[in-house]
Amino acid sequence: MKDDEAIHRHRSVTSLDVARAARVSQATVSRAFNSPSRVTPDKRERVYESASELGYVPNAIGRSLSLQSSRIIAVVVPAASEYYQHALGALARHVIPKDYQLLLFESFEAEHLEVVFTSIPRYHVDGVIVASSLVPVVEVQSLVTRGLPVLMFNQEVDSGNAASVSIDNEAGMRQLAGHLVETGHRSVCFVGGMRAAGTDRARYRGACERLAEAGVACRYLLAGAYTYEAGLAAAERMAERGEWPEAVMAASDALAFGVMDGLRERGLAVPDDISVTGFDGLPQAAWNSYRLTTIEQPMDDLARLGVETLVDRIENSHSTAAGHRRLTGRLAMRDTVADRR
Amino acid sequence: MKDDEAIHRHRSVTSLDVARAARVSQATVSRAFNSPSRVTPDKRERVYESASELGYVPNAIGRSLSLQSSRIIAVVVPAASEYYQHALGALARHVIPKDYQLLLFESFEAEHLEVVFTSIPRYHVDGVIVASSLVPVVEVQSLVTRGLPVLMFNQEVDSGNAASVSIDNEAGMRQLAGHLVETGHRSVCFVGGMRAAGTDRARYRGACERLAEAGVACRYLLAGAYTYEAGLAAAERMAERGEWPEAVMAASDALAFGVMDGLRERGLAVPDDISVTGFDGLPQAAWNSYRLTTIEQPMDDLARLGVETLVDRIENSHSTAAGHRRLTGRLAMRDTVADRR
DNA sequence: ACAACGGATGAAAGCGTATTCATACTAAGG
DNA sequence: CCTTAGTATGAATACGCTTTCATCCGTTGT
Repeated sequence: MKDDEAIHRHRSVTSLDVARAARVSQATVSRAFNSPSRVTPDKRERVYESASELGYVPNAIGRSLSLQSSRIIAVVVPAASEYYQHALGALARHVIPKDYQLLLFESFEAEHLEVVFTSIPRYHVDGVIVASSLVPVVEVQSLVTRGLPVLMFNQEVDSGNAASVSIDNEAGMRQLAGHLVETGHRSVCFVGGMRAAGTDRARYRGACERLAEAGVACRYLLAGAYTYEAGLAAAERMAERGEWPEAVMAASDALAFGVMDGLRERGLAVPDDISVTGFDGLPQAAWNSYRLTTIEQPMDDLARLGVETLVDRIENSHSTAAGHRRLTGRLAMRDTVADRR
Repeated sequence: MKDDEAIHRHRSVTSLDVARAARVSQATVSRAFNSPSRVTPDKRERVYESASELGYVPNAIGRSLSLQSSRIIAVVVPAASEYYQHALGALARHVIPKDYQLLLFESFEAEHLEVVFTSIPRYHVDGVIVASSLVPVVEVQSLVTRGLPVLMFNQEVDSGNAASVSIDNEAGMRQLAGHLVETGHRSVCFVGGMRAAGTDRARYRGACERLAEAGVACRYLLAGAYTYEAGLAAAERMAERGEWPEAVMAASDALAFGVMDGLRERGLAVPDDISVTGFDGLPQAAWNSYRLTTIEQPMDDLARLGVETLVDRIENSHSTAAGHRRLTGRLAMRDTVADRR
């Protein structure tokens, strides 16, 4: 029992305490902080002084209840995915200047998803960012009908009223395929992650179309996940089959790393024996051990645009603007595609 | 204007609406959800029915205000760091069964940190997890004196009243150093990330001590960050100097990857010419291109223990239990240390 | 000099929930 | 049959904040 500065879990300092200390009304304290111009300088000063003496910080919960808005955005993300971890980081940074906070919802286990989506509305968040490729549209729809602004990150589905932001997956893959065609590749194996993912389909389509234009064969090999291990397994599957394509187009960088290492493990050289391409532009793609030719997602721009779009929807509720915004990825030509002409 | 199911931003369904529909009082609705046994079955049923008809979900904000507790935990994390991204994912998973949510606070820019720490108390979170190596103790202290349960993740500082969870960094490095000694290495270069980080010092100390015991020289090279690029640069610095140690001990896996690639870039073979060790056990350490010998952090156990400790502090406010909890890392011997005997 | 106006301020209402308190009622015990 | 204990319930209150409303000033314009 030393002094009053001791730990005091309950009963924190409220605006009323400040009001009493500054000999003004509680309303004035509120005004002093939210619209200082509406309070005479002397009282304002008194309020600030008392506030800092007492260590007052406005209670966001009370504020939210009163304002009917929490300045919190829920973000649904599979925390185990490399790509989405980067996305989350970028979103977190871009949300700061807009003065929102992110409330995290892990989305890895599919059967847990329903719980997640029913608990989001509880928090009366101002908006929701769904950054996850395996979220069923119907769940999202339930939020939209509740009147919640929703942003789909990295998904092209233009389900009902949700805004969405992604790069043009089809065009990206097309570009990559074009590069392969131009460098003289005559057979390609596309390694997909999950058939259900919208991005997977779009990317495969892009590859197929461009390849078909050039009369190049393209078969689809399902890896089952967007992971290094799945890529490794895919390479193994190709080995079992015994016939190697001239190029492997992986649906994501993570897969591509696995494929590359699987190939090398079997004595195949990349790109001399087999070319490999990725998709996403993870930091590791630039590492010396891979130097992966891939499509780089402009993560920062994507996050900025996403946050802007969502915040716009939140703050101007009539703004139906811009259902789907699409950025274009950048073809990063590195060292995993050989010139076979 | 189709029907009433249209989007209705404001004025969501409240317990009072349910009460009216079920012809009971608001108090009864609250009781029906929070202590069902205190409500007769027939009314309870009526309440549930009306609730699901109206699509009622309890408002967590109102609840928090009333309960003086939000079931939200703030987590301060540098979203750009690979290691902390994994930590975040693990924490997110372990917080679910305890029925808490994570409110994210990005901590990358140092001068932004003060804003972060003053805004945390606003949200009246029930606890705070600081997962970041460069957070000044004084900031944390301000939370602790406010009576907020704080958990330091991956930091050994036992500042005042904050609980903390980490692996035994010193012992880990010691083990790694021992392995190097046993395999006959006679000179070592320790590549550190940031001098200010507590983990850096502990790891360096562990290496030094064990190496000194065996009479092996150990010099410290500062990379400046815990990143691949910094590791690459460190290798460059070693090249400029022109004399190569028999082994490089990097303070983190990320650094080690950079060092390895930097070495290879210069025609040096790992481990034949130079051995390399890491620390943390990132997924990439197991990738074929690196197969890095490192200390694996039991991330899952760490997160579980951390969450348990914090939740215990939250729910039994008297529980002064367990200032600092330490787990031991596992030495993962892979292929980056040669036997030089 | 007086009406009209505008700015500063306090009182009070409301946001959605949990909970205390008082009340009506049921069941049990004598 | 009356008392007592116990239970189900509604009314009312508190949580901390913002904002409207009403009041009281001092100013300006005529």
